[in-house]
Amino acid sequence: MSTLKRDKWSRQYGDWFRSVLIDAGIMDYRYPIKGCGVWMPYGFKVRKNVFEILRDLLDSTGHDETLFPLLIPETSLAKEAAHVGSFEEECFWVTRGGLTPLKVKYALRPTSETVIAPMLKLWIRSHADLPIKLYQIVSMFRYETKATRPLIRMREVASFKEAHTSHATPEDAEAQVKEAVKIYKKFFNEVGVPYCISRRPDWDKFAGAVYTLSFDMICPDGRTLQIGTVHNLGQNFSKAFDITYETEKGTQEQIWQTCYGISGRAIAAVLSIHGDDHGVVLPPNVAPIQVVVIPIPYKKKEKQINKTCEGIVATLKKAGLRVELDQRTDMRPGPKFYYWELRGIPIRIEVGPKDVENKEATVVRRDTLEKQTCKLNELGAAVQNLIEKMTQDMQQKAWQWMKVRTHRVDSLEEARQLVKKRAGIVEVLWCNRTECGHKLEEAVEARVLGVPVDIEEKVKGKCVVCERKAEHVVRAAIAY
RNA sequence: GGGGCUGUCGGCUAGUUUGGUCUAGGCUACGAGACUCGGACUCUCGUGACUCCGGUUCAAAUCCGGGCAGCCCCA
Repeated sequence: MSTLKRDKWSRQYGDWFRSVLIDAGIMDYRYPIKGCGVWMPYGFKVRKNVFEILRDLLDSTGHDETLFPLLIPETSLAKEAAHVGSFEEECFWVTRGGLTPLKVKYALRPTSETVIAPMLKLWIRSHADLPIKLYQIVSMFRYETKATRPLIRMREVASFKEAHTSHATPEDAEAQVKEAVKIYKKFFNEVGVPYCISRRPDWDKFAGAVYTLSFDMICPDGRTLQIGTVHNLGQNFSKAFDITYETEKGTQEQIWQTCYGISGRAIAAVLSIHGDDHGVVLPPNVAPIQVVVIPIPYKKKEKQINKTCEGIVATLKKAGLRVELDQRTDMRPGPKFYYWELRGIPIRIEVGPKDVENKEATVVRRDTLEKQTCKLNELGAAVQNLIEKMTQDMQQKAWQWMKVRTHRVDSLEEARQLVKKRAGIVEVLWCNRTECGHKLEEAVEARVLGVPVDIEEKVKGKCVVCERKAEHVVRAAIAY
């Protein structure tokens, strides 16, 4: 039996990720423009399944899916000062129509607050129109100057789910932030991705937000990856765009807004966190194929073997599973095993002459590569059980991974050593002053992720930088 | 933002230092066939590449400049 190895996976994560993406047919990053990649058929199916989970969660919580334009006139983008300040340098600009220079140039959306705002101004009249909870799944564009990398830092972020909500009161907006966090937690739980949630420091919040909450996970190489963000926008955009509504008392007030987004990075997270040296391991709920049946042909017994395989496929399909029968004759069983393992198919069923004789099948789970035999008449139930067990085990294993790489320490030196070893996230006590935040980043040679919002604890002690009374725990790590 | 490295069949690479029998070799993949089939079988035949533009030279995969693309390190 093969042993489960995570050697390359952890030690050469970058190489592992790049090659797995293309070898497993997920994304081809060789498109001749920097930072652009192609979702290949198999990858697209994974993407579809992942986003379908998110879509269901949003649809069932009163969000409506929409589609807004890709182009933003510079005049819109420029309305919110902090926003334009942050984004104008990293926009792609459309400056010509044909050969005619445009009087007002257009940005390809780097995010859609300023696309949606002018429409909200038209749509919102009274308190009865609120709340409005919209979302869309689109591409967004950023002229990244740093090193781009597939799925993780793209110039065309070819999968971006962004939600935008409008509310009558700050309390409602605040409640919406909580709902968004709850939705995202559910989402990441469903795909087995562990996370921590932090309130980003002010110097690193979304341009135009009052504050930003962020989901981060730890990659196989110990760096963190931001996989989701939730922003409370307050009235920053409604003031800039003058989006008002009539209150019950008849006065005009500006609306309160939130926005929150999850991108293709979430898929990078799913692929990365469960993987091993054989390739990716997909949680059963997002796997395009959940069970692959592989006949082990043997001379003169092909007929029986194939018949058994077909029976198994029929049974499992009836049970609602996504099943594939791999009857290719130009490939031997061994290579087929590697082929499907690379692609992360959760369960493989082998049927050989011995199995047929014993009215059994050999069942192998992808996450541990453990083999077991199972009576044919019990196969349906066994596979269902195994899928449930795998889902749980994968989630648990991933969370365990995250947990042992989150370190609470008392000194800058310890933190620095851990970060240097790429040991994951460090947590230290902090006085909450920006000055100390920057000093922390410098001393530890890491980025401040922010203050935990997913754990409650009373902080007792001193800031690791200035030794004043600490107000918060703060997280830091090397981030992608 | 700064620095370094790299670009040869679909993938991995030999060849580049010292320009010339390179008509660019191998492995893998792919296509046709045979034989097999419980973890990458074996054999036969075939397809397939010097990143682009310019320069130096009798002669460029090889040297020089630039573009594009990729990777790594530092901020």
